[in-house]
Amino acid sequence: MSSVFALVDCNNFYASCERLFRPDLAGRPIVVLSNNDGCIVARSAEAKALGIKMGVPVYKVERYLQQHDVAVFSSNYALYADMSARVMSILEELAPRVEIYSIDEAFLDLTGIDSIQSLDAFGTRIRQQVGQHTGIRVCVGIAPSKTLAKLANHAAKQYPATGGVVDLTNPERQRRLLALVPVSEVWGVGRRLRQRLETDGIRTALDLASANPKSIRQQYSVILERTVRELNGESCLSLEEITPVKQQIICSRSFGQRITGYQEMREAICAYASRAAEKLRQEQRIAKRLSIFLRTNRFNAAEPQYMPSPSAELPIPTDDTRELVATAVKLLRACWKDGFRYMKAGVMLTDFYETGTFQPDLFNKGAEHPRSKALMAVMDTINQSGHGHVFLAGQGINQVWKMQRRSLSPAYTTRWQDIPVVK
DNA sequence: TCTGGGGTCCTAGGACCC
DNA sequence: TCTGGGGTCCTAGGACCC
Repeated sequence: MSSVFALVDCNNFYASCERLFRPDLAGRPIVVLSNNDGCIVARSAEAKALGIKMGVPVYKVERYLQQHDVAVFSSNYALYADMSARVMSILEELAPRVEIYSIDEAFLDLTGIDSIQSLDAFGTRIRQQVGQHTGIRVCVGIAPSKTLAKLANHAAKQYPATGGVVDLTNPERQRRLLALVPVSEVWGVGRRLRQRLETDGIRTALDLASANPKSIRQQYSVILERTVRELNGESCLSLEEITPVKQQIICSRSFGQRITGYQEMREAICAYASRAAEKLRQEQRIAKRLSIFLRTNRFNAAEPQYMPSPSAELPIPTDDTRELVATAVKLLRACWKDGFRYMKAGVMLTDFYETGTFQPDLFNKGAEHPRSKALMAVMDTINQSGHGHVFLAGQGINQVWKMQRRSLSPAYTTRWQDIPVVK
């Protein structure tokens, strides 16, 4: 039996989440900003119609946003993550196998379902169920490979006449769509590849699908070869239901304002290392390598630049906040230089082992903190309960470097005092 | 004044080994 | 005149994704 995938993708997800709890914004353009209110990362249909581009820095379009009465929101990740979980749980009820691909997308395995009902009808049912239970609109693309399902979804979004569902299992229909789509819309083709492909005369998705896979592999990469095969309906990417274990954990932020002093930087590094340690414990892993990095503003050519990224191996892999923070601070002390205006910093953990499986060498036994595990568990429990927040003093209390979120909406669905009240 | 954050995979090249 | 070959491991960098 040949495989059938569906890609379900939420429409303008972040902007839609904001509008769910603000019915007064119906018909008004909405944009959502990145962390630190830096650039635009999501737009409602109305905002797109105004020609506002994805990824533009806010300061470049500030006037324009005001002129057109655009509602502007800081990223409210807690809200989006919670709405996402609701959408995904509905998909999991409808399809036997689901791969949650990102916060607003999921692949479904529909293999064999067409013997029970038409794929189109199934897609419509998904839209209807998700819409009814969450208020979020989705589009559905259906095809024999993930890459084609992505393109089908793109078509469902672009052409309203499709009713938000495109079944691309028919090869002739595939060819017709591929001819219409520029090659840059194909999953896996970014800016660089697009440039190279176009100079080679490959402009549409159909041009790429018609290329010889072998020579694409020689001239480009194995990845693009796979894309060519996928575009021809040969499924090379399987559904991955089980989230793969993380290979690295990064915690980094741009600062709300430039940092020039060691003390503030130390606070920030402590905070990021603590957060990274928390994520590591959630993954049930211990890490053997920790790196930090500092960044000045590379966009400002007039400013002196300094971007160190030292890294250290831990004597024994650990998930203990105190050990990770201490290592991060040691690295910071060694690479810190006065006289720069730092814009961003981060902490990265790599080289993971499953908790409890690492074999320490003979000379290191006993190096582990005896009550470490219990203490970390207590910290995590308190911090996840919503009743309080415990942290190491090193990360500071004022945090003048904290990111800006001037237009943050309430945590409607995840904090008791923010629940909307109906009067 | 002002430009996100968090990931993955692949490849090339150097170090090192026999 | 001539300067092996094959393998592994690690890291850095590039490209992509949302």
